[in-house]
Amino acid sequence: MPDPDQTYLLDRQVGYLMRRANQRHLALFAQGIPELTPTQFAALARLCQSGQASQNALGRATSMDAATIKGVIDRLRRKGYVAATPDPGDNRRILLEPTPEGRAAFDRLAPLAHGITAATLAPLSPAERKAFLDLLERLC
Amino acid sequence: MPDPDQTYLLDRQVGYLMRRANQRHLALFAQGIPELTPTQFAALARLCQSGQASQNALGRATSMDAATIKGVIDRLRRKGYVAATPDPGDNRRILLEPTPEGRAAFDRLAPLAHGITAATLAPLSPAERKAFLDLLERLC
DNA sequence: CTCACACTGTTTGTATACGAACAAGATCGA
DNA sequence: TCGATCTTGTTCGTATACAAACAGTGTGAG
Repeated sequence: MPDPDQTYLLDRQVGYLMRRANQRHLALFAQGIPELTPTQFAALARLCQSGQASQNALGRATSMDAATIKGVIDRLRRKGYVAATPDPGDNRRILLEPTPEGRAAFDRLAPLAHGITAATLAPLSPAERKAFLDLLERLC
Repeated sequence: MPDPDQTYLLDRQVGYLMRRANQRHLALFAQGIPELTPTQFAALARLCQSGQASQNALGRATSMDAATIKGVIDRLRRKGYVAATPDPGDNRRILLEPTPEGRAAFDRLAPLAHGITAATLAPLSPAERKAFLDLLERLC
């Protein structure tokens, strides 16, 4: 009889559980906000709340590497939510700013995003939700 | 002064935190087990523990849709860890089985995978780790 | 027995995600 | 001022992930 502590239990591994919990969250998000992905919404939210940022700086502020943030911003620009202008003080940089449509979209969607977070955490009691977020925050 | 409960706080949204915690986990996994991705390892683990499965069934058992599991299995076959034979009882199906190399790799890597789970949860106390996994499990 | 339906694996298109390499621009020490 | 070094944005390659469409196969109700 093998030691149960040594048996590999896929269903109790953090990585596997996080992947599945995230799948559920992504489905809820896509259902609640079909026009933007969670990643795009995160970038838009940060930009609306910080006002202005270079592309790579926004990437760092939202945990996306340079290659990833590029695609995300390309799509937000194509949707007309983000405007880009060259930085007069640094010719390498692109200054990003939300357009009025981008700000309006964020204001309209933020309550929905709150609802999606609530729906994701719905299986937990209010106290458990706070405990879970606190623990999760420490794993970043 | 805006109601702080209505303000959108990106850093307290489950989706954003799960994405970041998962990034940290993926980095730990890639460092500890460079030869396989977490997804590939999950598929191999399930196959080693179930013995045999069709491609789509294995996908369902590991929460991957048909398109995703195909690529994962293609790569595991290319590495020589999984063998595929046509199912004699159903001409649509492909029967998958771990190769001896696949079993050996799983036996060798399972302890490392355990260590990666431990490293991911390292910021938490033992009691917090169990609490976190229990809560996370309920969000799938 | 048939035929509608379900299921299998495949392909295409889109969207993260990251490593690696690159050119152009900025910066700072010697 | 010059040059090593860093930063910025870009591109390429690889790997999940999922929706949608597809052809081939199996199955069960009538």
